[in-house]
Amino acid sequence: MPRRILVTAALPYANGHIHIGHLVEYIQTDIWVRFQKLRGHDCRYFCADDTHGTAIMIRARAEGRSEEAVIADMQAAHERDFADFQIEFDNYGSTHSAENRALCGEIWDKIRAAGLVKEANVEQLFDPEAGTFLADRFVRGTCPKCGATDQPGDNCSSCGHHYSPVDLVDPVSKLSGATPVVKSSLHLFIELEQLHGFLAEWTQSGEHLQPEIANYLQGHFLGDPLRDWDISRPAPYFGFEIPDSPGNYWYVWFDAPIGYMASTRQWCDRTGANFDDWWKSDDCEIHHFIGKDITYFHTLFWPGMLKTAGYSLPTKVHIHGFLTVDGEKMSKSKGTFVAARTYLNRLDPSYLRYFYAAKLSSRVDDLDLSLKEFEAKVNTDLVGKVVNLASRSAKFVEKTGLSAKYPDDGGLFAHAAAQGAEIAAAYEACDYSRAMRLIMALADRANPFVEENKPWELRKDADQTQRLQDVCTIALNLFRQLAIYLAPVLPKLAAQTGELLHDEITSWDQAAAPLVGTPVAKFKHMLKRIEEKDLYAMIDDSKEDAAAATPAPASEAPASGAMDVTITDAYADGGEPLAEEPLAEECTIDDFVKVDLRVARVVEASEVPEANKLLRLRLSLGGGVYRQVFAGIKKFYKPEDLVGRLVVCVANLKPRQMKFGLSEGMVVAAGGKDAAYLLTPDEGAKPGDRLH
RNA sequence: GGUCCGGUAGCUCAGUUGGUUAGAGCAGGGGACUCAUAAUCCCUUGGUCGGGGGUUCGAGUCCCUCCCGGACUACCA
Repeated sequence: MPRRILVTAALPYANGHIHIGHLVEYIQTDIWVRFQKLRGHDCRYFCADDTHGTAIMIRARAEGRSEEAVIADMQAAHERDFADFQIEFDNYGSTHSAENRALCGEIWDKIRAAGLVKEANVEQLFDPEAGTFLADRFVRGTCPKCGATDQPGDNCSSCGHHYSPVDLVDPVSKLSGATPVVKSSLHLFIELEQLHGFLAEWTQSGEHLQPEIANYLQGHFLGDPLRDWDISRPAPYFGFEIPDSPGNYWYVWFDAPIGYMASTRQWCDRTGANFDDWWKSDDCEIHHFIGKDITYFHTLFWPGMLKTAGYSLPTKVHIHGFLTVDGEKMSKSKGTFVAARTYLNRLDPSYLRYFYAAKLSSRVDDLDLSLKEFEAKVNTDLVGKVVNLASRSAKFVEKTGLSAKYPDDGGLFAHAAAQGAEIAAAYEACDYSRAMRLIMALADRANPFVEENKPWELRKDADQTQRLQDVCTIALNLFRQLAIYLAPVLPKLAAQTGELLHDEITSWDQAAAPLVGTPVAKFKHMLKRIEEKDLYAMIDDSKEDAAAATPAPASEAPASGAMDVTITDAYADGGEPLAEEPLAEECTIDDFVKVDLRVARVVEASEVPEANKLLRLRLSLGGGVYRQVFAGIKKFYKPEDLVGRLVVCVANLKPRQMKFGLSEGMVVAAGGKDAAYLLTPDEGAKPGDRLH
């Protein structure tokens, strides 16, 4: 009996292009949807652009056009990228739509009626020049605890202290460079704690979430009272104004998941389907695919909203990990931050679809795209094993077509048909890597068959024409089974196979019965091998993308010091670091000389075993003057590599008692959270030399 | 520090409720074939299953403990 299944992938934010990290999710979801459709279920895939929030507003201002124009362009780009990766939505909407506004209003009313909303004044930093409240990341200032300068609004990167942005000393707005003022405004909160019992039960039932996620929620949230959820933002804000609270807007995370429903509504209006059959029916399954970063929005707030508003709860929330490339986080400078479009300019989307399928399981683990493995796996599995079956046998039966009756193949076809159930179960469970293994095992049985039956010899013997046709009929049927099983992953290969054998692949069940008597088209290349040079070209392109994208509008993140946006030097270094961390406030030379920077030699270095980030260094300033310094560079440097080298240290920093001992200074390093580069003076500098 | 997930052949991983001499693919070595996108096929070298204890007639599989890697989260700076 066909199931009714509603599937969503997380809504991509309208502030950036799709990249290969996003694609893990959209491909994972697309495979699952295609699988369900192939199985004959009434499965629909809905998505939309997530368009609201401060970031879009700021971007629009910077570009001097309306938010609507910004999000329209980005949505068009997103849809092109998805289409070219063969990711097929039944509807692709936008959170900035009439349908979404209406649904938000309706759900909001229910939440109000349920008595979950409370109001409170919140003190927030306000940028008087830009005329807007500042989210944490748009403020910089001095840490109230340790005095580190140029720290973000929520916590100190130097001492890790958490604070409210209003506690920052000498705060500066990243938007205008102005000094923000503390301003109180009314905010609306949802008292999630009222739903505690329900959420505890729903998350811990074992049916809706992966076990590690259920544990995580239990451990981190459900053990304590749930905090009120601040779901409003005062004007100006790009979003929907809250009807019964003029001047206030729903926070983007309120209207974003409702976007799933709004996209469904659009599809219903277009096709005549009944919305309530999808969102208010026990006969409909609802599956959300998301990344682990947005777990709690989808496993606490969202079920809470649905429950309160009287809609169906998610059947399952499938959570996946992040993408790494060659074992590391994607990096713009290393060229591994690959935009979907950049990939498409060099490589076939089938490669990535297959590779992701081969690596994905139902777990939350991160997925590594090793470029070498990528090339090897695709070439060996898809080209060498699967496509090869067709390309080595099709041309022998171009003239005759397939045999009228399926010949004896020693049970090969029947075995592969019987495997269908297990492969299907693996797809159903999102255990694609298992499905791919099972399918490749079948391919490994099919090629030896061709080898043993030598069609290339049969063809030379006029008496063997029937045998030749039979052998190729078997080989092509075995190939077709693989194409059917792979169809959710490789829709294009399935289509090509349909054309080759004049029988379109539309159903999983086609793998159970051999195809006979059809004509065979002239064989056309189905899939090119990956060439190493294309991979490298893609990486190089990505480096160029990164370099080209950043310097352009400095207005996107205006630094307090004006930047010349025209690059006039030959090196054309990108502007990311500056954008990431804008220039600090002007200081005088008197301020500067207060900081006594000295060349120092690392004479001892050891790890602090109990600390994640710290190395203990003993620095020599020469002449028997030493400093013990704890440096947060454990992740980037090995102690033995540091001993003997010269570094720059802040020699007059007030010593600070740390858990592990007294820290008597700082070692100067460039870079941010994910990297650290120690500074080394040029040849000739001696320990103790002061930097002027 | 807490929670979770891993640690099985050079690499990527399978190993079902504990049951006979621990597997696959890739890579490596040898051979064959030539239909096929230097693809394919056959043979083959690799492992005290992270270490140590324990339960058991029997443990990669269960328990304890330690070590290592990763993710999340926190603390300290």
